[in-house]
Amino acid sequence: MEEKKETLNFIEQIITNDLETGKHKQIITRFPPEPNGYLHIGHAKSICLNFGLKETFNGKTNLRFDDTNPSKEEVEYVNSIIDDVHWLGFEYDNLFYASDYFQQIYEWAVMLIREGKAYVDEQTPEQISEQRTNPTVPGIESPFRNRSVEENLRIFQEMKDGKHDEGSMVLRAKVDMNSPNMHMRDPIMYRIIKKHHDRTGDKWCIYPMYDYAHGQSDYIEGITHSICTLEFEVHRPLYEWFLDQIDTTGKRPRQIEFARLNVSYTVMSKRKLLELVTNKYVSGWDDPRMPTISGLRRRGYTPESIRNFAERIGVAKRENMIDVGLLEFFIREDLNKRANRVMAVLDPLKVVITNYPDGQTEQLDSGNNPEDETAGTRKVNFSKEIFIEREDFMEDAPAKFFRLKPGGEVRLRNAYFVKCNEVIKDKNGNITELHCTYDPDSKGGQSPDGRKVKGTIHWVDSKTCIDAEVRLYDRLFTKENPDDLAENETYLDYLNPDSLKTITAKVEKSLESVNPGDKFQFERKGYFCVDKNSAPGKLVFNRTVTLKDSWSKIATN
RNA sequence: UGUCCGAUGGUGUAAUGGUAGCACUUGUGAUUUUGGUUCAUACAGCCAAGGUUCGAAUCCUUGUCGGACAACCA
Repeated sequence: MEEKKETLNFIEQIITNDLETGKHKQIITRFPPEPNGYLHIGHAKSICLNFGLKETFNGKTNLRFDDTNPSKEEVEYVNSIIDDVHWLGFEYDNLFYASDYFQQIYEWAVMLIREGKAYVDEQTPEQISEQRTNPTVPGIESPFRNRSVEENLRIFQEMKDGKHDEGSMVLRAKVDMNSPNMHMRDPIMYRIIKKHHDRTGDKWCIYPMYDYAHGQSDYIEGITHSICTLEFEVHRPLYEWFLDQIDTTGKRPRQIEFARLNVSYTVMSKRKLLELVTNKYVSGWDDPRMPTISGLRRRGYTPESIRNFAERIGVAKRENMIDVGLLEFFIREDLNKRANRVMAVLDPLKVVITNYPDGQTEQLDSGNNPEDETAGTRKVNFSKEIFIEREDFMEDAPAKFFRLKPGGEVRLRNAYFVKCNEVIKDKNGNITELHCTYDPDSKGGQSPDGRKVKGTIHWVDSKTCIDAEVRLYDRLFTKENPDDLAENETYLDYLNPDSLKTITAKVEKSLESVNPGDKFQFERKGYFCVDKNSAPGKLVFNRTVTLKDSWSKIATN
């Protein structure tokens, strides 16, 4: 099960060492989302890391919701997060909530008060902030810092009993107001929040802060390696300080930080993603343009492609910006192997095959996937009138244009050679249809006389094809890094107005009974996925990604 | 001008004192009933300066550049 990789990332090296020296017999990691939004591709990196460690080292991984702030968190998010983790293909060993530990965490807080290491501060947030000053000068001690243990105990009890208002007081740890690390300047441990909590109901009206609750939760669960992103690096001394207060076993978690994922042409902060959703810039958290896991899923991404992506980008401590093209590479790689090919014309141009018998329809054999023989074949209807892609015909074509042109011959995929004889236009000069002749001997796409035809184009039979709504997605932002802004700018200034184009395409009849989530390659156009709102008679396809297109490079030169 | 962290081709990521490799991207060519796939091939990198060493991407020093930190968010 343990596949040997040639190289280990720095976290794997730490773990390998911990196992070899006997510091740990088995590792336990955790993925600790706050249920205040949907998971995105950056979380997928973290999930793949934490659960990947479990698989590599035969350890365990808990899913733990960091539900310490009922004013921001919702059950909908809990459910979506569980779904996303499963969809990615991971199984957690335990499902926990930080709220499971509220009683224990509270008792430890009381213990700290008794030891003179915590106190109730009745100042305003502004006063507390001012006294912390800034990192270059020492802080100022709160006037409440040295009140008696008895008084602290009494008032903290009153806070717990709901006798004080939100914002009127907090419990602070007595650490070091002179520390150059701002997080050590008597951090807040508890604040009053009089909100219903989804799991503990109205039992509590004081809630622990992240810095206090997180490490203690890790400790309770026996987490060996607590992996988080770089911005928590400055918190580590405080994480250790809180652990110092309760650690009697000597076995404590070690916090390790890595660089979060950034992907070009998108944003990754939950705050911004929430804003996109609530202000309706997108249709929801699972809008296929969103970098959320549910958005990528609806877009047509597979769990394997995302896991391969996460594996390839690696884990390190330096800031990074991954080209969205790398993500696209992995979904193309995956879908190339598994998506069946079908024909769909996105921008139809009518073609009449003048020498084909009126009223005749024949069924031609078409391979489903040249990369996978077991995918088999299907029958595709062909008749006198078909549609081809408008861009596959050019009246004044350059020499390198291999597709259809006046007097030129082209192969219809899986069908016949056709030659264009006549271009029909309306009074405005727009091409409305083409008249072609076909070579009956070229059935299947090869001529017995051995003559070569360079171009092959896709088509659909006009009589039996069906209309389908097709949503062409593009990147959500026009700027590589929408967070890199000049003054007076907002990331919303760089929303791509063309990130979604909805068209009606003509698709082959075999697609009439597809199901949501089914994935296809529309030959020569890209990979498409059946949307969750698709229904028989009203098909909806989402474009996952285009095929690589070396012609467009030639054409634009 | 506080503390902490980081710096390897265009983008990511390896090397753990001993030949700077891999993937993506890009260029060229071959194959091809998808201008797809596949195959071959090429371009391109150690932030800078000192020091230690037979030997430095790696260790040390200094500098430069980038990032994080001053919510009763996580």
